[in-house]
Amino acid sequence: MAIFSKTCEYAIRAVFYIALKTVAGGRVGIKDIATGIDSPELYLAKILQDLSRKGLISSVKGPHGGFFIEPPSLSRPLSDIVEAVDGDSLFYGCGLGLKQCSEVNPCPLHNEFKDIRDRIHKLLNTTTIGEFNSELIDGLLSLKK
Amino acid sequence: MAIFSKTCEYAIRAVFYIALKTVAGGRVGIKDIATGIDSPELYLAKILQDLSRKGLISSVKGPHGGFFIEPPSLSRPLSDIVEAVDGDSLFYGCGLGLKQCSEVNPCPLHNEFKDIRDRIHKLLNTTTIGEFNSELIDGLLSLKK
DNA sequence: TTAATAAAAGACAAAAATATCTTTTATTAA
DNA sequence: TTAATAAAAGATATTTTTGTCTTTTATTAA
Repeated sequence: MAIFSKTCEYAIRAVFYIALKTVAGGRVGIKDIATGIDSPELYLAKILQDLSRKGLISSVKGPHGGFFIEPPSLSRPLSDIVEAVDGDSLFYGCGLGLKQCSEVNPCPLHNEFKDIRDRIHKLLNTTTIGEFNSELIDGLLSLKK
Repeated sequence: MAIFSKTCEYAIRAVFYIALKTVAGGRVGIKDIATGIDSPELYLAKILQDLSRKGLISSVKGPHGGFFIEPPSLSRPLSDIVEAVDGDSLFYGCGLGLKQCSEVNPCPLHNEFKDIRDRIHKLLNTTTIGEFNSELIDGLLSLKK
């Protein structure tokens, strides 16, 4: 098992890619994104439609259309993407899948996992969509393969 | 998304339950386990067959048969269960799903996730199958709902 | 205003995960 | 040695996730 669903992995990588490509104010097409992050084009299209509906990214149809990100959204945290796609069970769910797990009715791993979940949550809350742009431009970071 | 697959959640809870029920040297039937951890009986049977084949737990057929855990296995780490069921991608895989992600070709979250994965790995490596037995007996910990 | 472009939307398909059903095998006790 | 018990094994079913195909809608430029 991975931390995120495949859908969420594609979503995060795609948003990074769109951010990177639109710092100059441009728009980027679905083919370009799918190639840029090595994902199935039509599946990614569905994912981006969803993120677009939820306001995380923007799009325009027609010639010279495509996806882009509004400047303010560059400072939104990655947790917004994760919550939109995978929900918040990664941050709040019980590690052993118990619905009623809590401080007063803990599973054996409750405290240990609380710590880990908090760490993941904090990481995704303090990391923004736009913060890797310059490193991505410089080719120091990878979004594919 | 949860940290573990549903299968793995059932597996860990079941192993805890079997450990708990066999400290006295007894054996525990699949119905008992499924009820005790609130899981689908026949699906759990499949999971336990697998864990049994892999030597994590033991079983005997026939009257008074059932599942049990050899005393030495009580000190095995939880990571053995997780690896048997979910593989090791939780410990070593890239957070964004990139096959080639590494120190020299990192994804944007490489270092942050390395830290988190290491923490999860360490937690599961240092936590043993039998270490919650007394708390489980005392009813301080929950394995169901 | 028409043709071309590109995303949106809806339907469908394949694969993987989860769950169930049936038959077989091993063990025990009478 | 027979009947009862309980797990193993194999087949099948359902649900969820992932992926694809087709049609529609919005936008642009000529």
